[in-house]
Parts: sequence; C-alpha cells; structure tokens
Amino acid sequence: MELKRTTEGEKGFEKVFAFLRERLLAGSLKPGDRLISERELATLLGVSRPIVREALRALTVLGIVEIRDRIGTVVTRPDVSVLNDFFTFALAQQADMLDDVMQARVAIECQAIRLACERANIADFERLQRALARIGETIDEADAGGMADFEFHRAIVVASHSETLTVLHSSMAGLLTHSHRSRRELVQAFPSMKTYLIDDHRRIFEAVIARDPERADATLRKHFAIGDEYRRRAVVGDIDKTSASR
Amino acid sequence: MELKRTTEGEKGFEKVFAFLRERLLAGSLKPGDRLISERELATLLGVSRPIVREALRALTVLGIVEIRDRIGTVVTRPDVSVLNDFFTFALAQQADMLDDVMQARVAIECQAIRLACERANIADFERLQRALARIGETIDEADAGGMADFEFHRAIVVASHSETLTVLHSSMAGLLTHSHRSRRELVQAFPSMKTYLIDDHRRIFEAVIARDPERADATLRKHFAIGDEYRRRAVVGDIDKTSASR
DNA sequence: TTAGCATACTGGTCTGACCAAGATCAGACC
DNA sequence: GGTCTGATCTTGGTCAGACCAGTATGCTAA
Repeated sequence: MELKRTTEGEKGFEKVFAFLRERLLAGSLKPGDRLISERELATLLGVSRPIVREALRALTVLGIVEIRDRIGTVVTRPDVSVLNDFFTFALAQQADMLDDVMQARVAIECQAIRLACERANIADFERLQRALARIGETIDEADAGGMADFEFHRAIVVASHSETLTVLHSSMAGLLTHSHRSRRELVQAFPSMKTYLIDDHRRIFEAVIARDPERADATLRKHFAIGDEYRRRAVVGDIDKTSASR
Repeated sequence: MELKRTTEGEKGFEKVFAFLRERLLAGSLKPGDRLISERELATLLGVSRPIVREALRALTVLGIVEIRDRIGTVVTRPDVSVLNDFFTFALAQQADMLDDVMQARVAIECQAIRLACERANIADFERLQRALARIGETIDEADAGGMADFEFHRAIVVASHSETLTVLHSSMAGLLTHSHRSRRELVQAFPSMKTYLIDDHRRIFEAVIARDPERADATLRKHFAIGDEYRRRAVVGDIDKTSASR
C-alpha cells in the first residue's frame, strides 16, 4: 500500500495514475484546481490520450476528479458515491453480505448516537423531532413510513457531526432503505410493531436530548435487536394473528 | 450502421458501464466469470475499444473486475483496495477528517468486539492470545510494539467474522497504524502506559473469552478513551517541556 | 469601448494498426 | 497411439491521427 515512485518504471496507465496520485496526495492538486488538458498530459508523460483518459476515468469513479465536457478536468471534494457504488456491487455478488452490512450500520449508528449526545445542536434536535413526528404520522403507510424511519436514523448520524460516519452511513443508504422498507411491510402482520416503532424512536430521541450516550447507545441497540426479532418471527411465521387465535 | 437507440440515449462510456453494471448487479456476471474480449464488447455495444477499456478500468478501480494481461477480464470478489484508495485521497485533501476516521474506527471495533464475543472460535482466541503476548514482548519497542497493538485490534475485528466490518476496518489500516505508532512513542514519556497497554488489552481479551459483549464493548471504549487522554497529556506535556526549556 | 465572429482549445469518440505473450490445435515425432 | 512442438489465433496494452461539437478567448470591426 505504499506509494510507488512516479518517476519511471511504471508504464501506461499506472504511470499516469501514479503521477496524478502523487500531486493529489501531496496537495499540489487541490479541490477546485483544473488539470492540464488530456493532450498535454499525454505528451508530458509520453503516453497516448486513451491511456490518459483511462487514468482520469479511474479518478472519476473514485470521486476524486470530475471530467467536464469541453471544459476540462477539475479536482473535486471526495464524494460518497464511490462507497455507494462499491457496496452496491459488493452486495449484488454476495447476498450474504447483507447481514454484515447491517452490522456495520449498527456500528456506525451506535457510535454516531454517542457523538450526537455530545455534539447535537438545536437544529439537530429539531430535525430529530420532525423525523419522530413523521414516523407517527406515517405509521400506517409502508413507503412513507419506511422513509420516515430512515430519515430519523439519518438524522442521528447527521447529528454526530462526523463527516466520515455520515459518509459511511449514507453509502449504505440504498441497502438501508430497502431493509427499512421490507421491515415496514411487517407492520400489518404485527400490530404491536406500531407501538414498538413509535415508542422506541421516542425513547432514542429522549436519550439524545438528555445527552446520555450510554442510554442512547443501549436504547438504539435494543431497538435494532427488537427489529431483528420481529423479522425473525416473520420468517418463522409466528404471526400475532396465529398466536392470538390460539 | 449505428444502433444508437438500442436501449437508452446513453453514450460511449456510460453505455458500456451501464451494460456491465446491469449484468453484474443482476448476477448474470458472477465472480470468476470471464468477460468477452474487449473487441467483442466494443462491436457488441457499437463503441470503440478505448471506450470499452475506460469502462473496464473503472470497474477495476472499483475492485469489481480484474484485467489480466493477455488473458482476459474476469469478475473478482469485491476488494478492499477501493475504500483504501478513497480514504487515502479523501484524507489527503481533508486532514481534519482524521478525527472522524478515528471515530469510525471506534465504531467498527466496538461493534466487531460484540460480534466477536458471539462468534469467535478457538482459532480467533489463539490469534488474540498471540497478539496479546506479542504486545507484552514488544512493550519497549516503538515499531514492533505499534505493530503488535495493531495486530491485536485487527484480530478482534477478524474474530467478528464480519466481512464488511473487516473491510471497513482494514480500509483505515494505514491511518490506524500511523495513529498507533505515534501513540506508541509516548511509552517512554509515560511509564504508566506500559501497564495501561498490557492490562487494558488483557482485560479486553478476557472479556472476549468470557463472551461478554457489554463488558467487552465497555472495556474497549475505555481503552480508547484512556489512549486519547494520554495523547492529550502528551500534547500538554510537550508544550510545558518546550516552554520550560526556553 | 464594445459587439461579434473566427479560431484555438477541450473533451468525446472512432479507426486502424502494431506489439508481446498466453492459448490452442495440427502435425510431426517417438 | 501418445506426446511434444511450433504456427497461429486471440487477448490485452498501446499508439497515432483524425473528426466532431461545443467553449473560451482574443482580435477585429463598428
């Protein structure tokens, strides 16, 4: 994982990529800067233009650089979409990874909520409160309900004021929303879930308001555990209806 | 001649990338599969080879695909290096991100240790024990000591048997080792750190052995907190020292 | 001074070609 | 018949030059 010397030795794509990486890591290329044109880069490094484009494209998918048609290539601020893409692809090929990603999500959120207890400001509280209210309003709707649920959890992470945690969290956004949504479809099957959803989120909210990291973490963890339990029971088929009718 | 409106109005790179993404996400392209040759792909999609190469290169940096010289392009299992690259670049341009990454690391490890308590097997215990012993042996060496420290923490994450957590953790490996190393250099300044390092890690190890997630998490958190405290004092001490020597 | 246009420049793409080396298969040899 | 060997096909790696379509800029004319 060490930086390869960019002088010579590498060839083609590697040479260009290494050249640019060095400037980017060293800081001589900062966000907002415009790179020299592809042609110049090509002649400068003694490679052909397609090769240069390969390197630029690579940096593009990494979210480091943006190629603007007929304008030039500019350095951008690192973007989340990379992680998004990665997780999307990774999950598509390893479905069993979903549980893993869920664990990562729990990890991120539990840490985020601890930070949120320390760092949350009024605006964060308000956002959480709005999300909480929305959860109550949309309790009977699958789509809107799932959205509200997601918004609440996102608000927690945002309240941590940690860029990295936010980035990681949103990189799993697609999966999370999907997960939230399918969970939300259980609401009909489990009437008791309404109470769970509303009360649990409220308790989490209160813990953050109280700025009690331990309680917030514990409550959030319990929230996830109960959600898992519901899903487990759904799989087993042990529905409220069944048990109630007996 | 040109079947421009085959599917959508996407053009060039996007067309190829979307084509491949579709197959990859749908699962018709699985790890181990070999893609058709660049030339075939080019004629199939009605684009030129350089464009195809751009798309393949993009997938390569995403760790989805591997281009093997004179062999062909094969689908690989998602690789960590993407996240590594991303974090490297991201950090180079936003140094203030380091604390954030540290928080993410704490998040990952604390979740990992909980899972480790449930999932760790004999081999994991042995690995942890070896790492623990190594910490004791190298307590007076900065480099080896830092390495041992890192290995111990990595062993925890590995013991969680969570691919995603492991991936995320190792993606911050570079930063972590650096962090660990600089912390280790404080050992000389604070003799009490030896006790801290050895006892803390042992306590963490014991908690995992006891399969007690709550205790393990709490102990690990305390471990990080104490480490931060040492570093804080080191900063203050350095200031005192320099100001005193003047 | 300013409006307007020509031109150089930029990315986006294609074509066709060459190289080096793995893969393959036919034919020669044992 | 079985195995070895070499020609050939195929594959990625790369290059050179060209054309297009807009953008930016500067220079000229009003």
